[in-house]
Amino acid sequence: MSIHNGDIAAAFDEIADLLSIQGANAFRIRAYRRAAQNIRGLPHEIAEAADPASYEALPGIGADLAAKIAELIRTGRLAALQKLRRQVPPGLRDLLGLPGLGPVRVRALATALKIKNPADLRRALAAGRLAQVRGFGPAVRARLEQALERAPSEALKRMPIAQAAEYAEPLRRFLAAVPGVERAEIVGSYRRGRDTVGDLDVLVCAPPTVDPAAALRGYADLGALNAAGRTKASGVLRNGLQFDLRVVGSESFGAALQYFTGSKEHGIRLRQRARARGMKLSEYGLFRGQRSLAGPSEPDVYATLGLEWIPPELREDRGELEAAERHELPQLLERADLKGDLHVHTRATDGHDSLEDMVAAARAAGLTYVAITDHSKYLGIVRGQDAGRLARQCDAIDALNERLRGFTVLKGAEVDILEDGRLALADTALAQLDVVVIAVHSHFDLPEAKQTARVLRALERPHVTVLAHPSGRLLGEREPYALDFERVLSAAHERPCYLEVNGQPLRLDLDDVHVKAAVEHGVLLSIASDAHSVGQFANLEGGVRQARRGWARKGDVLNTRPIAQLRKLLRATRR
DNA sequence: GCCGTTTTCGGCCCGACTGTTTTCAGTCG
Repeated sequence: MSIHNGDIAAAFDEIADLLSIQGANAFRIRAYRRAAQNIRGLPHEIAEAADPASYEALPGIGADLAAKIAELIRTGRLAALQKLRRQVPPGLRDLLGLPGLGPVRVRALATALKIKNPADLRRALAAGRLAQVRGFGPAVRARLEQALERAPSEALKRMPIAQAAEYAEPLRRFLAAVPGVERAEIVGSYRRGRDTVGDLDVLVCAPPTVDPAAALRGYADLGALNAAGRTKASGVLRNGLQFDLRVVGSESFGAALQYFTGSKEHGIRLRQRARARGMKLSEYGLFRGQRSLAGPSEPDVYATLGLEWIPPELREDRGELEAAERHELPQLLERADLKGDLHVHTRATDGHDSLEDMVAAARAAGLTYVAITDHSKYLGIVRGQDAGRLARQCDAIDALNERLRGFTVLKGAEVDILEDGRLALADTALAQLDVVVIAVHSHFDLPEAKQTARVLRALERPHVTVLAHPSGRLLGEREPYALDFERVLSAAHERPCYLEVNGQPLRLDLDDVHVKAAVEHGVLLSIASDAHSVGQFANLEGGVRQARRGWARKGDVLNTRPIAQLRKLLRATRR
């Protein structure tokens, strides 16, 4: 079994949790957490590095953690972690996630009442035994009772960003329209363009005479307003989405925008930087002593710290501060850069709209070409096309192209990768196409070696141009299948072929980390809507956001090329 | 446990709120 970055990060996170329950030095714990976070964001697999000595060059990894990484990769286990697991009952870690329970209170429960897991806690609460423990007043007990009643999965569930947007934008508009409010922005992971959001962070700019939180009571979609001061409130929308509201004056708006956009790690790095320069950064501004150096404008906050303004999508502490310091931030891809879309369905298979309507919608979306990629015939795919129907669709496309001016329809298919790595359509059928998108739609649970061999074998086929939704994940529904992405990336680079960033709200696949890996390997990306109806070209925006989070520039993306250049790049994949 | 525009030792981000307290620890974002 090979060790992935996620495994290493998970091990370090677990060590951090267990150490915190033991009451270890807080900075030591933080070192483990930072290391885990950094490792998760790496665009390459640590285990693939030739030389274990290189681990120490990674940010936040010193001699000790480098040795632990080496041990984990070599043996698949970590003695230090196993020792901790023997010392700390496993259920205690589950308690850490409950509201109001940090390491100190968890430790108090374990020592005072011998509580070892959530079930113990539930019994102790019911028996009224918690009241005798210091730090567990009536309010804390009530919150715990509530939390234990709720299904834990529900409380932790994150919402896909496209879905969150349907609630975020009306909320933002409502607040922006409150008399006296100067600006309202959705910040947090939403502004950073993460694939999912846990809650909405809303920042409002208003003078002290205005009380936006009070105005929120009149918001139709409000479920409940909890803590509601003038400058800080939190609540929940009717659909269950949590939100936090902060209100600041215009003198602080830029600093607050920075602060509440996060990420946490990015913010910490920024405040460290301020401190090292004798300044102090908070949501109220950047100060030297009492003197304010920056505050109203977010770019000024960065500039005063010697940094270029960093686009929110990059603010994950994955090297953006260093790049900003050297003026080497990438010029990120923008939606307007996209000239076409290479993954689109019609009602010939599982789409809702006709070829003509999809083409018209693509034009309306500002594109100049589109590839029609209906499904190949295969088990489980409704009305998939065989070679005969595909040939007739190609004729229809030829005829349509005759009538079109300034727009090109490319002939394509989304072809299933069978369990053994063969494709669901014969090479002869694929030879007539401009774009061959291949994808896994079945047998998601193969072991990693088999799944990887399957995809690699499919990539060997002569007419393949794009590997679609390479991880197969569906947010909140299906985990990525086990795949050695590093090897797929190398194969794609060598072949060459292109990797898709699927913009469907539940896919967003590749994810940000894999996009960055592809960019660094020089593998071009295809930002695709995977539209199944005329409205779904809007998915392209999600794909662009995801690609930006992976540091993609215009030049890193296949479908920013004008049609003539695109055709050249497509031909380069043929064998 | 990491790391150096103050440092190879001694620091390590910031502020608010909550609840439980008699002045603040713990949690949260």
